[in-house]
Amino acid sequence: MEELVALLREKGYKITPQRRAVIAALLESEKFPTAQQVLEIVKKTNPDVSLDTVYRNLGLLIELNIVYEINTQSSAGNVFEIVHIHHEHHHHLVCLVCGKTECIDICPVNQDYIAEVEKRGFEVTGHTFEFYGKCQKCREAKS
Amino acid sequence: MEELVALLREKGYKITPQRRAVIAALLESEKFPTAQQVLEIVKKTNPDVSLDTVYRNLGLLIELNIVYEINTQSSAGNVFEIVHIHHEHHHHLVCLVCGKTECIDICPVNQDYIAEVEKRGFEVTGHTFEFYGKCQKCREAKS
DNA sequence: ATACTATTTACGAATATTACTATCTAGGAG
DNA sequence: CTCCTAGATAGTAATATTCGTAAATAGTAT
Repeated sequence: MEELVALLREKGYKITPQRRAVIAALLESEKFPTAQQVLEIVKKTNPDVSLDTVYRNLGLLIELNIVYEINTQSSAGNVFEIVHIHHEHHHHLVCLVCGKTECIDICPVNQDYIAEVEKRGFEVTGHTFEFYGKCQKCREAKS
Repeated sequence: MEELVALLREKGYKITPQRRAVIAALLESEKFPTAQQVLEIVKKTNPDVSLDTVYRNLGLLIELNIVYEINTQSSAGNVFEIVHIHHEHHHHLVCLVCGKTECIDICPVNQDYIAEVEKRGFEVTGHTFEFYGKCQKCREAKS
């Protein structure tokens, strides 16, 4: 936590209680939370925080590659994962039936890809990669 | 066009004028359109079509891997690309400044990935992959 | 500790996207 | 051609997400 705060401060961003609370919520959440769920956790300690603030802070953290947004293709909304400094960069399997997301410890992006893209004058700052389908549990539960 | 209609019919989906119009709009659009833009094109021939219908049809086409939804991370909304049968499956570079999307003729998903994922009991039906960053034009236009 | 300024916030309003439901229609059966 | 039914549509209402703005505040300089 303090590592992240230091990083933000270093980049010139202000450390507000709301911002700390959003980060804390992401750190303490067991499942990947939606923006709404982040807000609920945040409200336990900071009852007046608005959803807007949650989204704004998530957006900032995403820009800084501190948070990864997982597009769930579900109406319940996207979920967010904080990138722990001691974790490998990775991606996810999203079940379109139950909405659960599992991690997979692989990333397809290597230097060849980056080189290919930058050869075209494009500056890469991030990427998304997700598999969609049906998880084991939902496959077994076929009617 | 008729190929796609035949495919849909084969799978048991009904061919409505609205559905044809959505497909036609995607085929005739030069840029990747947003849902709103698809609706505008559709309305030229079918003025009473609702946005809801556009989204529903796009959703169906996405499920069938006939259309690819590009998450633009922009408030203007996502854009949609119809997968021409004679095109390689590919992905995109999305400029976060101007919102333009360029195609790149590479896809990182190979049999090894699929095998790794299915080993875990997950059935893959699709995937997304996008690079985000800044396009050449926007890099040159730095202030 | 006080004043200053750029960020940040809360709130309300604007879009994007999805869901619900009564009605309608494409495609098949007779 | 007419009837029938599952799937599709239009319209409205519900969420998810973003934006605009005036007021509040973190961090810096005094």
